[in-house]
Amino acid sequence: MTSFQAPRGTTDILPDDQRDRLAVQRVCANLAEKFGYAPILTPTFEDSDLFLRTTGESTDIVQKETYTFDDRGGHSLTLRPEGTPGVCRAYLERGLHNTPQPVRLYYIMPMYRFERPQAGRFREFWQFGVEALGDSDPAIDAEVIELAWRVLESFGMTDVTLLVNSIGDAESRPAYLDALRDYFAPHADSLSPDDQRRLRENTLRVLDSKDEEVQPLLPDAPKSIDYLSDESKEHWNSLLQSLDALGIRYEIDHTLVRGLDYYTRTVFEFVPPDARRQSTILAGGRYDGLIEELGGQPTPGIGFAMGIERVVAEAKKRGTLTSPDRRTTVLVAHIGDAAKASGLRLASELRRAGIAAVLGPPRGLRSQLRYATSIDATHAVIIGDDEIANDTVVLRDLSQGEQSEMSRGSLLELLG
RNA sequence: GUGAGCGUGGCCAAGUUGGUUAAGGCGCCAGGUUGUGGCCCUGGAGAUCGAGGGUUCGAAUCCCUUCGCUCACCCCA
Repeated sequence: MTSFQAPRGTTDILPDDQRDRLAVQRVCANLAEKFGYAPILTPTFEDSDLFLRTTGESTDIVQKETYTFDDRGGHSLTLRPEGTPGVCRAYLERGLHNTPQPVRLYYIMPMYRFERPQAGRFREFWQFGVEALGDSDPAIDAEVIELAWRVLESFGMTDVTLLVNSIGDAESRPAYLDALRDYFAPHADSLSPDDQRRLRENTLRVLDSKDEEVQPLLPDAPKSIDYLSDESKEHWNSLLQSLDALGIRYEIDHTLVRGLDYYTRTVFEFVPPDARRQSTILAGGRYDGLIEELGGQPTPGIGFAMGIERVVAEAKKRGTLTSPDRRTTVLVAHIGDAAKASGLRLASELRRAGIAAVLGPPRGLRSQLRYATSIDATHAVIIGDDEIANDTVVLRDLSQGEQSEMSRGSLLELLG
């Protein structure tokens, strides 16, 4: 056992796993591009205040899950626990708000949360996410949800459930929160300390509670959609119509509120059939006040984030990961010093001709060929004194088990 | 932050009423054709039993602490 281990909640992603992940990422990127989203990458850490102002001081994520530290200059920095704040900060800082609107962006980046590791939950994990900024039309809500759906669909996850809700806008929110507080007030004493705190500080979250004292109260609790402003109501109805038109099935969940402070109007979540609320694989919503909160002009936005690890696990379970066809790979085996030097040059030539080539390890021929098998090489080129003397090489097809001697020129021609 | 289970070579893993050199399999390296793979055969390297401390003549096997892993809660992607 070595004395160093990867930090808790982190892991090394070994080749087989990384190939699966890259396959998933490719699908995400391709679909995002197809929907007109452009790639963006933001810093791994940001000014700590960015997350306080956006994600929200009262959220669990900011309250107890951030990696926050002072750098050597005394500035408080935080490893991003989610992608949206950084993307919105970049949108403002880099002048994307002065480019044609809406701006459609997508990212694939690691996130950091100091949580107790568990199935599908890590301290460092990757998210694929999209943000559509500068458009409040419900059609773009539908577009974002459709993109999410297409991604999951392409991994065969058509049995996931889409939950949607509208939690209203800045105008309608206060009245709704009052209604919620009034509704729960008579029961406040019987609620858990956690829920009592939620009721005071983050009222919406009470709807999210799994506490058995709260559960029976939820069905009759005031519904946010009954308190929507006319504008938000119209937005909500229009979104549902669009989803219907796109043939995307959904369930309206009046208790869906999401864990981040910045959400307004549309919120949605995709959950697997078995675990339901337990293991969300993709979730998002609209955040029309976020850009303004960061000092920009009032700018609507909507997006989602998807857990790469969770999707990889699901896709693996279903066997829906597509592995690219195996490319021609050549192992250049050599016998003797002269042949080794010659092989070194040949491997280089092959690569420049676009063929993957690996020089055999400094061992006997038998061992080099065994190695060729172990790295899934499709061919072996064998060079020894005879070949050098004749200025030829032996090309062995490892799947057929046949080989023949030829000039280097015809080798390149044959493989290229 | 709470609860439960677990931690033996790279991987899987036997071994627990404490007692000589800690099984086996996979993988790895070598040899079996002084230049030939995938199967097979033979041999070899590799762990002091997560770490630290304690009990004991003696511990992988008992006790304490600690780190980590897994699962659940909380929360989230």
